[in-house]
Amino acid sequence: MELLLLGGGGGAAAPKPSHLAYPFVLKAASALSMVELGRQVHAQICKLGFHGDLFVGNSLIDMYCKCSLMEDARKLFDGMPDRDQVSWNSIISGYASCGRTSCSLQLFDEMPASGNAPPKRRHDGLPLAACSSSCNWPAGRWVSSFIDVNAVPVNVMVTTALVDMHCRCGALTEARRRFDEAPQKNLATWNAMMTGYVRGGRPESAVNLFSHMTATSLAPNEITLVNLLSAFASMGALERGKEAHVDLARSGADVNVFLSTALVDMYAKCGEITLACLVFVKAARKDLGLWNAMVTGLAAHGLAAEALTVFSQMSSAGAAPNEVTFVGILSACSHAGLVDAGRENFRKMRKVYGLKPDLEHYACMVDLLGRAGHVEEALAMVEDMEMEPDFVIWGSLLNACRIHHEIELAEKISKAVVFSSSKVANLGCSVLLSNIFASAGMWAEVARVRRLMKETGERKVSGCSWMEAEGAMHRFLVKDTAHDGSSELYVTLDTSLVDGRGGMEERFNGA
DNA sequence: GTAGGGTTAG
Repeated sequence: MELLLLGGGGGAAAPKPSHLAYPFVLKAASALSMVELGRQVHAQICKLGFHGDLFVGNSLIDMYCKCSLMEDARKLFDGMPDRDQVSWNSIISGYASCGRTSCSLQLFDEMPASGNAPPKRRHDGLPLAACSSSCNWPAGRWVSSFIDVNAVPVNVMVTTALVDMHCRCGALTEARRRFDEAPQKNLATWNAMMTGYVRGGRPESAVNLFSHMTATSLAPNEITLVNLLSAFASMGALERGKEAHVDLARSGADVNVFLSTALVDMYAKCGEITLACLVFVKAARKDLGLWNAMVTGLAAHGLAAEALTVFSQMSSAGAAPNEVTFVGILSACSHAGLVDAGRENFRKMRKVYGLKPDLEHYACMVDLLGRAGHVEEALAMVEDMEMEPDFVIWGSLLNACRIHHEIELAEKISKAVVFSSSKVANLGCSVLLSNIFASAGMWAEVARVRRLMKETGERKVSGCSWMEAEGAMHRFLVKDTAHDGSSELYVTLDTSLVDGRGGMEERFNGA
């Protein structure tokens, strides 16, 4: 029917469409994911003899790529009489966006330096996007050094893609070097670097980078502010978060659903669940992410009944839950000891919503059942799991054994699982495990865990906190304060803060 | 007339 508009199926009076119309039509078809329409348009293009037109050909490639039909896209690309930069970029980014990094890179490498395509000048970081999305560090490094070795001139987009790729692959220092050395930066570049710091667990660097950004003439956008709020959330920086909220409200800017979510999350993580609820209620639009932020926020505050209420409101509003929602719901039930509600929601998760429970869901259930004394049921659930249980799950089970004095079962589990040679490498929560053994009086097991920890060099990850001083955020690692010198330690801490030297402080001047 | 970088929830 749609083709009638293009005169494809009309009577004799229907005008023949111009080739200029096709790029628009194909763009619309791919935006609406109307694959069949796209194919019909393709057939019509061939019939009318427009398939040799470079713009039409490029649009067809793009359409097939966006519909994830890479085989069709490639066939077309290979059969093209002429290709230009757009043809190459379209197919390379097509492979990139569906995660086929090696195809993307191979084509990038085959891209002719001369001939019927323009020279390798403006390939615009498309393969970098591929490396980013797949966190493919070796490939990313290869493209990165290709750019250096061949002295490829980088525009802002390539710079941003480079920064983003390095961040996603965990190479924050290299990302920052690229960022600092960039000839041109725009808002997206700053946002990419900030996102990298937030996701890489360096919120203080993100905040400091933001300060630098505001010192330039560049104005932040929603993405910048979402990152900023997310940084405050992970630092528990309530006052800074509130200030950002006030600034946002004063600016009169539109608070989109991403910002609402970031605000709800920030308030919840900073302990202000009431303010989180307020933002949630006032949000103009609620999407899955926002519902989830509210449910998980309530769950983390131990407000199980409220979390379940929001969950039912969510269903009434016609929003379908996902796995994240159920992590919130089940952990809420687990914290509150709501055994029946937990069982029922775990059942609904699979039967009603067709969602596959993951390790985290099982962990909630095992903890809930185990604590409530249903140790056998918890064990049966673990044995029924499709995936390998991790140590959080075994730990919950052992903890349940400890509470309910199922020492024999605990010994059985620890012999069969914890100390079986294949699992030793996976020891992830040895401290928890040794505490459980200790409180059950299983001293031989305690000694074994301690020995294993020594052998593998495993140590608990240090906690840390943040302080604002001299206009920058500083991170402090938690150290043992139980010994005699702890008061001195804190004096050292204060002076090191003032003169900016040594000690326990990790300083990130200028992010 | 076609391609192309940066945001939320566990």
